[in-house]
Amino acid sequence: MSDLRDLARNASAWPFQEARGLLDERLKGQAPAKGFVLFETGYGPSGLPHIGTFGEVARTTMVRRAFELLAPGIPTRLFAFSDDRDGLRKVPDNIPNKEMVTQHLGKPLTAIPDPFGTHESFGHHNNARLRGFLDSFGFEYEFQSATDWYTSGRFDEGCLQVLRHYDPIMEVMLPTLGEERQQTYSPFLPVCPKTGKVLQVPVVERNVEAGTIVYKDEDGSFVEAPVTGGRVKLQWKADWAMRWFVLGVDYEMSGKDLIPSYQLASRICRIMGGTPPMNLSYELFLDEKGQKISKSKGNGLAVEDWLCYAPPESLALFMFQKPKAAKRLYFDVIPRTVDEYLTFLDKFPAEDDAKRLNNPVWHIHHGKPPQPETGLSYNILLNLASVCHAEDRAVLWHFISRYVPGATPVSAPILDRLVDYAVAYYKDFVKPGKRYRLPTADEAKALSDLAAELAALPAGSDAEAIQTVVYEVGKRHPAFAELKAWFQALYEILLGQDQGPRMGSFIALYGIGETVALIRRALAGEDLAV
RNA sequence: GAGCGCGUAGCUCAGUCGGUAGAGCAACUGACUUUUAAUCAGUAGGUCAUGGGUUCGAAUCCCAUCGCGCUCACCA
Repeated sequence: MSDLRDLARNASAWPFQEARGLLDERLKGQAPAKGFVLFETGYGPSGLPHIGTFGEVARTTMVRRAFELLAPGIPTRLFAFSDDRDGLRKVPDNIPNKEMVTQHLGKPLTAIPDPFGTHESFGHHNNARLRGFLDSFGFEYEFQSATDWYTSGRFDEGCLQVLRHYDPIMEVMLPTLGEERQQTYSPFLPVCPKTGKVLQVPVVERNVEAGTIVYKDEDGSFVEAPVTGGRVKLQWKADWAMRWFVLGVDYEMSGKDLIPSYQLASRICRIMGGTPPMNLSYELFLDEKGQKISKSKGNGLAVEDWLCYAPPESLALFMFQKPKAAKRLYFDVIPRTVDEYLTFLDKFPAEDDAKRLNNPVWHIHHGKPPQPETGLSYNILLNLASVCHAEDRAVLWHFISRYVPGATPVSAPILDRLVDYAVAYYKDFVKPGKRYRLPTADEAKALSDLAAELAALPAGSDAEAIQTVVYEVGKRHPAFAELKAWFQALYEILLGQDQGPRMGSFIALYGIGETVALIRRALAGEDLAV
């Protein structure tokens, strides 16, 4: 086992590089005084969970697992921290009861009634969504609420520390702000006792002994408030720094848009006497055209889109690959990523331990990937679903068992799941593109002939025998100068596409009786698309 | 302006601590006395953006240049 640990010291996969940096540079090889290593991921207030949320937790977990292999004696924890004390700045478009929420603008999310009517507050609602999302992937984490930390007094010491170091913190912050904002900036945002809103107002006096500040209220009056007990929250960069200080966060990732914020928060954290966490800034995702993905634009892919057509492991692989390179995230990458996942899975058993630690599936499955199965790729499955009318998983399985003898849903559970994804893909992308046409008079004659011949075949005829029948029927109808036109007609009329599978194989698996029925429907002028 | 990333085959990209350039798709050739391709065999295509440096050896490490893109300068 210690061998594996040695290998982990040399593994080049990025989670190991990160974990080594954390252990050697930040921790100097020792468990921190608090007794465990703390990983953190943060969530903004507007935030319904999205694909970046998944990426951040998945990647942080990969570093955490790598760390655990490197330093098995040091416990680790992962906090998922929700900024639910933040004031709501604007009403999201995607919620009900917007008028009601509008009346509460500026209040902490946890002080706004839940527009969905299901939870104690809007903040609680979003928190529940976040947790449900993370739980659906089986992530191991501990949820934390900013409101909770502030109002319970657990942030008191942090807020007092900011008060004690007010001037140097202001010196760091002010040069980064525009002239106008400099006039009103303070790291403290009081929560107004009258309106309940989070105020961005100037602080005119500070009393370190008493632990209070005096601020100029929106109505012009001066109000003295303690910085403790949740009466103030901190402006976000100071908030971030204070949280690192109080919790002792050791590792936190963030998008590259937060690089300047991270640097600023780090300086504040040091002023307070803390050590900022080790940070990895990952690249943002781009859409097909290389534009930044944003929820408001609606470009790019949502997690739900991905998970409709591919398993979460493939999404985890996407997150594992090159976190520091801007990656295009659009539909076409899904099948490719699934197949890369399958390839890595296939290679894993034959690899030695050193190679295994660099294999993405080690990181996706925490060192214990499932057994590889049939070697059948997802792209093949998708093609198969497209050509064989696969609205039913059973139809697809018929084809698969011919292609991979012995494969069953029980012996190949991964493939079995992929079958469902392929069927979903077929229904959503292939089927709508199908254009069935009615047969011409000549084609109708030939089809009628074919139906009769097929019906006359002995039950259990094999694909070759059926193929011969199809071929001969086509040959004896002079309407088809080339046989190619006959097959083309079959595809267009029966399958609604200009290409298709070898008809003999298709009919054998789809069923002779079913095919005859399909032909009869076409002859009757029914719409096969229904 | 500051920061970050990218530049490898026609297209999309791999390339795991430096050791003779790879995959998928596309293209081309041939095979299966049956269209088709989830078939098989084979072919072609790259001065690894450019110029230097380190090295016995560089797509890989360092520096510079060019090109493309993103992020941040108000808020979180």
